[in-house]
Amino acid sequence: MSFRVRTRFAPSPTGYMHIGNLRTALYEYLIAKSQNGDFILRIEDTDRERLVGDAEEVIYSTLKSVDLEADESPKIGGNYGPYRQSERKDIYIKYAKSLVEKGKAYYCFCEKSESESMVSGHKDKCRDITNAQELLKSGKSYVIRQKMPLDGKTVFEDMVYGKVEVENKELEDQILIKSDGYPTYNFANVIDDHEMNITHVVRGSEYLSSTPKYNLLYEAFGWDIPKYIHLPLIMGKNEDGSVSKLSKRHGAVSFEDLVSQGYLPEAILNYIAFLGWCPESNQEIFSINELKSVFSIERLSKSPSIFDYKKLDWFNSEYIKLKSSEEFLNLALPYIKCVVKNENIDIPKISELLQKRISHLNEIPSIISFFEILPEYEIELFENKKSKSNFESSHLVLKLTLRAISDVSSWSYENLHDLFDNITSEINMKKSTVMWPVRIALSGQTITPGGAIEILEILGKEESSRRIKLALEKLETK
RNA sequence: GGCUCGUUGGUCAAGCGGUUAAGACACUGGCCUCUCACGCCGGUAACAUGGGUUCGAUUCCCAUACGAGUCACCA
Repeated sequence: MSFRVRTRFAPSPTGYMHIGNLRTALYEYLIAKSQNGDFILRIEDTDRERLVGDAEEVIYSTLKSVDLEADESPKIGGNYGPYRQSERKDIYIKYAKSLVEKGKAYYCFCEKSESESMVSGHKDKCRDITNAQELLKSGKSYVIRQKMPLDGKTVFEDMVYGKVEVENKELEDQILIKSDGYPTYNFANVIDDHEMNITHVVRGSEYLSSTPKYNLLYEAFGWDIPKYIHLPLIMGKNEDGSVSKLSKRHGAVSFEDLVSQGYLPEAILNYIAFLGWCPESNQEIFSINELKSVFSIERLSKSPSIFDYKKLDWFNSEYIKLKSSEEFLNLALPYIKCVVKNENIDIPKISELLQKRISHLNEIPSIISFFEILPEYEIELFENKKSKSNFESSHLVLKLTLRAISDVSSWSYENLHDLFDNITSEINMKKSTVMWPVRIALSGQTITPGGAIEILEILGKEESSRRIKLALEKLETK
């Protein structure tokens, strides 16, 4: 028995990667790879009206950035190509016509507008037209439709949802070939999945109710039906509290939007892996390779889940903390540089302060802008109950600090630290009473990344002194 | 509206006939601390409802309610 699992990711090139699609790709990849199988990328570009320029590139680059590399694709080829549906047109027509010959499909010459207003559908009107050949010759445009059974029901087994059954009379005679000669999604899908030896068809549960149509097609051809795995939908919360399929009105829903908001690709992937699936253990942080070894179809959930940006933030901050300081510096650098222009400022040190306190990269500029420009601040900031700081104590501390730093031999954390120890014991105050006004003077804000010593260190002697002098002036002219 | 599917805290979720109903996020109390954060220790909060089946139902079955999906020459 040489049974090799083959799954496929079959996006249509829309120009962006919806997060739900990415999750489908992830699961398809994991299902294949956890069983040593193949993961195929097929481009479903049969909708000629919605074609988007370099949309295919978005697909490649996204998959690449999250390490979901396909074994076969339009780009790298494979034994079952072509992998772009627009290049497989002839194949679909051939199969559709063979169905017509077998009496299982027929030409339908109705206009689109006619179809829409039709009450009882094409089953009654078009199935048995006698002048098809004549109309064909006259060049009248047509579609090819499949004859659906008029009674009975179609039953199928889904690996997630179990047994699903639908009455055949619910099903309209589905279009196989559109009037522009391109196949419909439903038809092309079945043909390609069969021709490409796909063993597990994985897709969102919005396809659950149209799956009987696929089965009827497999049956019409006499082909084996693949295993179906329908995935619960990813939902978004609406403003009024209701939920619906995650879409643009819920915020960033494409992979590239999320990345541009400062989320890390690994974090995004890890989070969406948990939307509709979970491992046996309580572990939450998984690399793609770890996922490969723990993933199992049985643990897929049936109920839809709401995309929670807060939880994504948490995953992202975990991934940020996992980075080495060099890796993080590289990631943070562009964000730091967009506010910090002063060349004397120690950027790696800023980066170090940032790593443990941000959940996404976009927060960086606003957090560190005070390093570049001292913001306007109210003198009242020097008063703080918790640290027992007031105008007089602040004035005293700042004066002593200004004098002390001008004598510092080497500008290091250790030396600065000792310097404040000395001041603290000299004037016999709480440490926080000493540190509070310094930090305010240096930053102009009550919340800062790092403490006073770290900020002092980064700012350097000259700029620090300038800022402390400014604070003293403020306090004196009060 | 017809059809299909779903329903455990605010959110993601474990559970697969007997549990003090896990864990995580969020929220929150405290500790640590030169602020905030990190870290550590705690806390609040859930089985939609009604019938069965059973010695016993969150778990199995059936209704009801609610929610979602789908009914295209879009995928």
